[in-house]
Amino acid sequence: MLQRQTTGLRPLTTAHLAQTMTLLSLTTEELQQEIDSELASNPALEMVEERRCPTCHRLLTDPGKCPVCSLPANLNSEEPVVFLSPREEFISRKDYVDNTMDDEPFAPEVEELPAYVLKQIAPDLDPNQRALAAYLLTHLDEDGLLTTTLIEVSRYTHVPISEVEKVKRLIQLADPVGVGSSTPQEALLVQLEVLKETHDTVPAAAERCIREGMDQLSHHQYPELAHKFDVPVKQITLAAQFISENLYPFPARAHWGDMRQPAHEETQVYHQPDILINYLNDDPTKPLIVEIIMPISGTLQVNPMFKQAIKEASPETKPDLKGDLEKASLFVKCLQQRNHTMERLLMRVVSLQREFILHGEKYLKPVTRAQISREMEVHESTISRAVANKAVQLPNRRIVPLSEFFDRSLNIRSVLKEIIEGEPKPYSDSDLVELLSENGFNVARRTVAKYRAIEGILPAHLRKAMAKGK
DNA sequence: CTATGGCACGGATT
DNA sequence: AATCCGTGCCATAG
Repeated sequence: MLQRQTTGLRPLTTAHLAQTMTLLSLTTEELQQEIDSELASNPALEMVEERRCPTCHRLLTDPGKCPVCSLPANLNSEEPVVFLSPREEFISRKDYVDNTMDDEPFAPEVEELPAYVLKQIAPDLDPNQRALAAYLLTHLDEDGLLTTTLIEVSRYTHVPISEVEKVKRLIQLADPVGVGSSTPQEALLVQLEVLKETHDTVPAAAERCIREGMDQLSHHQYPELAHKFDVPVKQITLAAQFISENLYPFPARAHWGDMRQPAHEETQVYHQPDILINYLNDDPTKPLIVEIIMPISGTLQVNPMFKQAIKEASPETKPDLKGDLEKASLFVKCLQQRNHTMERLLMRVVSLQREFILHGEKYLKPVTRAQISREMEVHESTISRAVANKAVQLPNRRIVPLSEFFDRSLNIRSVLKEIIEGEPKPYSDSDLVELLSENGFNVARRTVAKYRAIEGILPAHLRKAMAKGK
């Protein structure tokens, strides 16, 4: 008995820390799930009715005053206003995906992709193959790409690889074409193949570009490709245009503009922002309003009735109920702590990076998480967790990861881009070192090259070729 | 000979 | 403790 009590209490303190840390690193959406499940499983937890600001109708987390309306009317402070903004209409990512699914040409109903594909190819399969196909189709990611390797599939299902390949091939040819490929590259090739049969306008260089020059292709490094294959740049750009207009590296996605980002898989594309930054009333002369989105619309608290109920509970159920109570108050506490940390963090970061938020990447100050942690007197890892996996919507509607606020070189890269964009003649890397130092940035020649690579900017001699080509 | 990319090392950051 | 980033040195291409 005594044993049980101590083991029941001890972990609580460590649990507190652990839980706070996990909550901190969660995105709004994940937090919503966490709260939902906690709310459902723990009777001691309750959500009090929503409160709205009487004037602006904004949902409030605190019973107190509305953080926006209570501002002095003629506020002109440089300091941002940071507050939690509860969102009942917060769209979870799932909903978001479902919505886009409706627009997809290949989903007549709410049918799942695997089922949809299987239906198409089922007639051509014998029962064994069908099982194999089903297995393969359950290992697709949301982009329609295969998440396992053929070898693994073969090992797991005890089917020879050649057979697996056959079935995979059938899947790839089904609609959406290319689904079930292992890489975007493979998907593109299959699509190209199919298109060739019907269209005769497929650029000759397209296949080679995908097969041998995928890397350069995704970086827009056309002159390099032209050089590699020893063909005119024109041909390459034509092929690239064709590819970006007609092919989809991620078969399950509705569309894909141009070949900019997908160089590395899982590029964080459209994120639900976890934090919104805007001008008050969209007026650029007003201070910045920072909303940290909370996925719920009321205030979470321990149910007072539950405390009462415990006193009257029978001795057998009492310990259980008490446990629930502990858990509930712990959860509320952790949540508050998370929110508090986020508020302080955002307050500090936004006022530090005001120029960046207002005027763009050029003005980003290189700040490290460590610095902020010292100022806030919390552990570095706390900041790391708070920053991780969060997305911010800036006043110009761009959604960027919160970690971008801590990018040490973004400002230099931005200036670099600017210089190159307006350059009369292609500057060499060492020229660029000069020009950058005039702007107050001292970096090594080698580093300029690295930045160029990051930004996908071609080396000088190739930029020259590009200019001529146009 | 000049301009770049690759590799690898050390120090900072997470 | 693991990872990222800036840099120097060297090989290679033009």
